[in-house]
Amino acid sequence: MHGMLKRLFIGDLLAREDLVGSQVRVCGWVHNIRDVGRIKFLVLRDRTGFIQAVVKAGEAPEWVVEEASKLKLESVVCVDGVLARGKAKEGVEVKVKSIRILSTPVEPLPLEPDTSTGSILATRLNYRWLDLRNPRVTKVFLLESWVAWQFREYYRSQGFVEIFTPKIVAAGTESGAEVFPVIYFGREAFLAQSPQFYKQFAVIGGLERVFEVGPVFRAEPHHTTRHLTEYHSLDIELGFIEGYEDVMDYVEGFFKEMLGNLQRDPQLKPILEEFNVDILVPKEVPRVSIRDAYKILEEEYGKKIPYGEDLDSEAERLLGDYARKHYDSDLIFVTEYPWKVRPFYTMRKEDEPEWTYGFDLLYKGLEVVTGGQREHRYEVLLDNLKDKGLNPESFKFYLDFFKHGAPPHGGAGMGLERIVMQTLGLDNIREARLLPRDPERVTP
RNA sequence: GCCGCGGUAGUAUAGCCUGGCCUAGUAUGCGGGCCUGUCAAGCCCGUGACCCGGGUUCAAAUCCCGGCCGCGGCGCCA
Repeated sequence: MHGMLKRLFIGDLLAREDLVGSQVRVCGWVHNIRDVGRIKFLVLRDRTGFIQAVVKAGEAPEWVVEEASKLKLESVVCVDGVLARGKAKEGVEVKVKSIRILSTPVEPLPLEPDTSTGSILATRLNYRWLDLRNPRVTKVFLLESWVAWQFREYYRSQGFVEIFTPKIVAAGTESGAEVFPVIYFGREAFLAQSPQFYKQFAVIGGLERVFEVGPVFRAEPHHTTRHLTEYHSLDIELGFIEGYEDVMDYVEGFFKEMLGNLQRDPQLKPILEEFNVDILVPKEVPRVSIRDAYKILEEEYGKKIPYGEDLDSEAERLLGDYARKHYDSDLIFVTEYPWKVRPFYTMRKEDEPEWTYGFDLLYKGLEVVTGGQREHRYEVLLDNLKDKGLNPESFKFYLDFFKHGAPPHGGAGMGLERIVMQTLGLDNIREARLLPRDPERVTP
């Protein structure tokens, strides 16, 4: 091998007209082999694209021809050669002068990356390292990475500070969702079902505006296409708010920024094209109180939700449809959820204590964000706990945060995988997670 | 947690309802062969499967029961 040559991503190579005629090095997986006798066409693939490499008997060295004949699908190789214009799809191809096989499959492929998405999801997940090589699947995770990056960028630009809170916690916390117990040096502890208490802690502690990107764990045995037992939560919390509208403004700000960039950025175009989606950036995200939502559902769709009850998933889908029709928006806030369906730390409406300053954001009819203003007054918090039938003793560590000066604050939690799923129109959230965990699956 | 649907070569499927013609078909992969410009390469040969256990029957991939596994809906949630 020529030690001086530097490996370039295929995508970068294809963008470089000036490299035609010069020596290049391409490394990647053997995506396809078309052996036409004395010419072998190798389609090499890396994260960024495909390129055809040509091994022609008589032109390439004898040993290269021999090595090339040992290649299998998904062998890992580096080839050196001259980048030349050719009849290949990409317009250029590599005339191979030297080849190095770095790895060869030791058994037949259980899944071919090219066609993996035609297999059932369970099989794909069992062999996720092969499935992930399917460019369509790769694109899901390129987008997921990008969304998380956008989240960080946006909130940093708004004066938020990134925090890192414990995932091993003492109390089962907040909303009554089931938690996973862990044995912590002989004591019982739990995997965090949300960073809720600790992001409030950080605001009260004086960081004022914080965000976190981290895993959360739910021991709920859901069998649906939109639940995982482990997922990534994008959390924000901010102090000195006038009302929960401030929180919604920041959530709305992020979605508009993110969707706007997604629509504009030419680098992301291949992802949108692959999944055939158009991005709709709303001028304004509608905000309807849940009591108005009851009316809308009944009057426009004949769907009856008992007054004061939570929305079911059908209701959420219908509201998504409503937002699209009447507001030209894929997003819609539902506000003022009933106190009975919200966790104890939610602030109740001053004038109507059976309703709260809590909201959800629906994205294409699926709940992707939950947020609201939190109760920051110690005594009220105590009353609210009792009202929920909870024992203040078990929340002492949390209540103590509020004893020494806590500003009015609020925040929100967003499901990263759900955002990606809804953006690309995936039909199962497991597709939006590299290695999903559900009630039946803990491997690979 | 409750309720439905399903399990055939490595992968994806046909066959199952209406049991026998199934020595289980097809595509792709895999192994071998031919081919000097392929690009879903092509052609020839080969390889390989009825989830497990029990039952009904002259006869079970096919019907029945149990188990295991998978998928989905609901509740709930991000």
